Amino acid sequence: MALRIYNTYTNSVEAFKPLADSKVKMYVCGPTVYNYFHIGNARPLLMFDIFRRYLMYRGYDVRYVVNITDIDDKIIRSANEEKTSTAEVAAKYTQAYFEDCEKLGIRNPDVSPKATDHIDDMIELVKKLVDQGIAYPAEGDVFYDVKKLPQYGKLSGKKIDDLKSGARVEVDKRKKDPLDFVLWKAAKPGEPSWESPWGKGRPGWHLECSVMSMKYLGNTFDIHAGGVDLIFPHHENEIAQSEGATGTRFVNYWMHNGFLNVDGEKMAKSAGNFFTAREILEKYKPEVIRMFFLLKHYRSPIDFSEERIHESQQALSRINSTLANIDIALKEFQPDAKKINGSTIINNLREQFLAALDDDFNTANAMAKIFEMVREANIIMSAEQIQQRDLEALLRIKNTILEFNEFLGIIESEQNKISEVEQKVYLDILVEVRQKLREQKNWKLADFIRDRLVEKGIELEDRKDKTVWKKF
RNA sequence: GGCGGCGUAGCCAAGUGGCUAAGGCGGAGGUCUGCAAAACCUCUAUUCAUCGGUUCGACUCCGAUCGCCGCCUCCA
Repeated sequence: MALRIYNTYTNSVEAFKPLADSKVKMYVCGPTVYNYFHIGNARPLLMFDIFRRYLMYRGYDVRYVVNITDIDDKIIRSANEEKTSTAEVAAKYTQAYFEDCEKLGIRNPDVSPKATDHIDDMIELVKKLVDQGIAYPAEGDVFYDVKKLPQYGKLSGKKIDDLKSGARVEVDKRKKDPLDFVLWKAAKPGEPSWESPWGKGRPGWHLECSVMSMKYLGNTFDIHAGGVDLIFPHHENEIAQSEGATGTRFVNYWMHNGFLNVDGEKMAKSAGNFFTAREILEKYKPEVIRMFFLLKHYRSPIDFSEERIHESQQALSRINSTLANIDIALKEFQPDAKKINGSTIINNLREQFLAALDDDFNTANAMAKIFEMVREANIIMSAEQIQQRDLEALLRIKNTILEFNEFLGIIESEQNKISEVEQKVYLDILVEVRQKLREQKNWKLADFIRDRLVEKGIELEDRKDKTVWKKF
């Protein structure tokens, strides 16, 4: 069984073969820090982080880079609106980006390079392109000469002539071809700028990703990912810049996630139909949001609504309550962990789960296998008598789910659920007292304890032979 | 106009040239219970937008039609 992924470059699912046997070099287009990122922006950050962690789980040594674009038109506009400097805007939202990622359970990349820290490298690349005659300066700007690269348009499947006829933008007269794009922009009054061989200016949008990805991952690396909207022109132009300069293949596998829509329309800051990740996190746990994304294949569009989020929450609590019930069942009987092999059915589900992820990271399919394990566990627990081998199966199911959770991140850790060991002790005493009250048929007081605990997030369940509590 | 994708039960959503078309939410029954809540179990698509074609056989392949979405401009 080997990992296969859909490669936008070839428009097909391909066997994944990294350049170096067990090493994977991966780059994801990160945020432009001019605002809080919205829940749609969170999708690639979240899903590709999980993908990276899956690769690590599978034994790959992954070097993972996510850039931070901290200079561009939108940041300048934001700075003007907030009457502050671009540096301050960038600093504020860079911090917010890291905070929001942490809350969402997204692990830090190995490198988070900032565009403004790499201006010299960018100028070097532009120089190289100019020297090779692939780029040409014009009045302080520098343009990329698209005609010089025969493979231009390969990634997006576009032909230069088609693009021209569909162009909706007024063409800059200085361009040799309407598709030529700007590598270096001449400074305008009041805008931040850097010295360059072409005068003061700042980098064009696509430049930083070419420069920083190659700097940290090499001229050719394995995976480059981002939203589908980046295919053209951003990624197309990155290829042009990089391959133009190095003469070698830039990226082997291009992965693109689908959009998050609202009422069938793309969620976008410009459309105003967005919710920031922060807002959503105030209402829902990060695990719920992760679940929401995992229940769909990363390349499909998702329609966002509170109803969908709520469904994900319900689905997740099915897993959680089964895990909690397994814990309760195991608390009384300790199976010998060394002897656990699991039944064939559990082992099959385990294999199917991994096979699903190996099939172009089909998390929707994989999650179904988790639910099948959950049902297996529930069937075992609903039996009148639980045998030793059943307990072993339960432990096996629990361990398998927790093992996968290493990269899924949908199950809260025990530490989060129960912060203080002592609390457990007091809770047990309360439950014991309530049991005595129930034996005396003092329902009023017994219910009072139950209600008060619910207010504190503790749920009691009166079972046949005992009362159990759960934190929710 | 060019390019790409999608249309599967009430809703969300996987999947496959022939085997029971996963799973989740919701709903309906049932179990448990002092009551409750929760939880669990069972059931919930003779059918995969429509119409043709290829095939022994298609929801899956091909063609057409209808509908939806994205990119072609900043955009995850």
